Amino acid sequence: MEEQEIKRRIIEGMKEKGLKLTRQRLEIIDIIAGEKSHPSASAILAKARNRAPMISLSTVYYTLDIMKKAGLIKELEFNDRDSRYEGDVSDHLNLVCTGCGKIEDFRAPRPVPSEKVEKKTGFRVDSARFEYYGLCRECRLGGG
Amino acid sequence: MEEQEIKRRIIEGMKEKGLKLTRQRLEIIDIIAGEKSHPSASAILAKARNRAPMISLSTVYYTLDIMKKAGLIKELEFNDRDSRYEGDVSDHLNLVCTGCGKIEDFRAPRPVPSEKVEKKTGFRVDSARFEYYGLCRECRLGGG
DNA sequence: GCTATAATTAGGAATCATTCCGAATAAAAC
DNA sequence: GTTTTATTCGGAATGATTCCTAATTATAGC
Ligand SMILES: [Mn+2]
Ligand SMILES: [Mn+2]
Ligand SMILES: [Zn+2]
Ligand SMILES: [Zn+2]
Repeated sequence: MEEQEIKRRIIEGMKEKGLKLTRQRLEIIDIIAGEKSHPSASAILAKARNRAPMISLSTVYYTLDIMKKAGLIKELEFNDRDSRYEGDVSDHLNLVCTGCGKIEDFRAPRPVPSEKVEKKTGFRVDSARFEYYGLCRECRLGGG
Repeated sequence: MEEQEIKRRIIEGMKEKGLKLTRQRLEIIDIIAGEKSHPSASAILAKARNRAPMISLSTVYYTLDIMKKAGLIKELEFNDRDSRYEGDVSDHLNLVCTGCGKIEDFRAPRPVPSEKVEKKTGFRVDSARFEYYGLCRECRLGGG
């Protein structure tokens, strides 16, 4: 998924749900769509404050929350760090480096079709999360 | 993975790492191995207090932490609830019900072999997490 | 463009799972 | 049994996230 596509999709989704497109929200959408780094709420706040002079952490959290509930972005939570957010809601593998915290994307299909799961268990799938944990190239070579 | 096998594996692992097997730890291991519910720290505390009269939440967290670091159990974190723990460290899909919080297991392989990921990206995988979110049979029929 | 109104924002307080601390205890080795 | 050192406990501290309320502003309708 590419930057402009993500941005358009989120904005369209907001309009469809009747959510207002404020200065702050457009800023956040821009950052989420442009960043490949899977930024945290406070990273988004910091980036946003470089451009728009003022925006609060509450607003960042509130905005991420409604976008998440609308299915327009994904949140990834971790035990030892704060949550990270991404605009690519398609199924893919996130490679999470336990050394430096970097998150890379890796294209991959679901391990089992949702239909098969539902048929066997009655569980109806509506979203998925796939992660591999380990060390990225830099951390491995650098000596993390 | 079956209860007795999980229990033995954790106890052996503790011994190998030179970790003491205390009354409290054996209790926690018993609960983790016996429960299919993927219990939280406080659920484990509650269960443990039904049997051993005394054990503290600090101890439960401390014990879960060392077992996790030793690779003997897995922790699953969520945004809206506390972490859940499981003794089955083999790769499998966790079906997380967003209605009632129940977590079921579903046997499935990794979507991509670790070697392929490493070859393409330099990222060395050492553990994985796969989840499908949705509604379990009961929540779907009941009206969640 | 102007107005009305309901959603959004800011920022400070509150929450709550988890971690930290220091003294008391107990498992394991000898 | 004694010694050593990890473990336990309960309470305090932490910190990401949520909650609260008054002020602001995007949008719709005129
Ligand atoms: Mn990603
Ligand atoms: Mn499981
Ligand atoms: Zn790294
Ligand atoms: Zn359910």
